Amino acid sequence: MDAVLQALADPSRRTVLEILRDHPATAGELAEALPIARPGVSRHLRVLREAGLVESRPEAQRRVYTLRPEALVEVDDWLEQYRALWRGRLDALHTEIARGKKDRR
Amino acid sequence: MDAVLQALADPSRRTVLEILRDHPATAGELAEALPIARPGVSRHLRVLREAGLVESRPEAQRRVYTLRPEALVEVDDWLEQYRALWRGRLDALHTEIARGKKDRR
DNA sequence: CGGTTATGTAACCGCAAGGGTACGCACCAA
DNA sequence: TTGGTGCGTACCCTTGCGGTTACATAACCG
Repeated sequence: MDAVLQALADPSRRTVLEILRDHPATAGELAEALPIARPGVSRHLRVLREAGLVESRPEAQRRVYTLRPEALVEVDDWLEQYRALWRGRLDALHTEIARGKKDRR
Repeated sequence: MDAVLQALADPSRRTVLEILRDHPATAGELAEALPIARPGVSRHLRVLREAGLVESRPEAQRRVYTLRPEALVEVDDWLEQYRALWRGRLDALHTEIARGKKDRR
C-alpha cells in the first residue's frame, strides 16, 4: 500500500501504467513514449515492479511488461474509508439544494 | 489530481487525513499526534490544503482543520480506468477456478 | 499595554529521488 | 565466434522534500 501510493506519485510512472493499460509493452517501447532516457525508465519500472503494479516476462532479449491492476485494489480499499464521507457530503449538499428549492417556493 | 496523489504519497500526511476523518483538529493537536515538530506539520498542512484535501478556518488564535473528502473523488475517478481491468482479472480467475472444479469432478 | 498562546514562515541542512552517461550482460543472427 | 540489440545496474550530480531551530504575527488575557 505504502509502496503503491509512493509509486503512483510520479507522473512518468503513471504514464507507464496508462500505456500498459492498453497493451503490454517492452522496456524500449515505454522509454520511447517517455521524455526520459532508457535507464531512467528502467528504474521506474523497477519501482513499479516492486510495488506489484507491473510484471515482466523475458522474451528473447526484450522484456515485456504487463500491468497488474490488482495492485490498485489496495488503493481502492484505502479510499473506501473516505468514500462514505464524500458521499455523505454530496448527499448533504443535495438535501441542502432540495431544501433551498423547497424554501424558495 | 497530480497534487492530490503527490500529497497522498507521504505517510505523515495520510495520518493527518486519518485523524481528520474522525473529527476536525487544530494544527497543534495534529502536531502532537505526529512524530515531527509543529513547523513540519504546518508545511504538511499547506500541501494538503493546496491539494484541496483539507480546509482551515480560524478560531481565535487556533486554526481548525477539516477534511475535504471530495478531493479524493479525483483519485476514485482515476482508479475507475483500471477498475474494470482488475475486475476482469478476478472474474477470469473465478471462471478459471470454476473450470478447475468442473474439470476435477 | 504586555505577556502568553497558537500558528505560519524563513533560513538552513541532510538525504533520498530522479536524471544522465558509461558499462556489463544476455541473447539472437550471421 | 563475433557483432549487434535490448536491458539493467553502477556511478555521479543536481534538485527537491522533509526535518529542525529561530523568528514574525495575530489573537486572547491580565
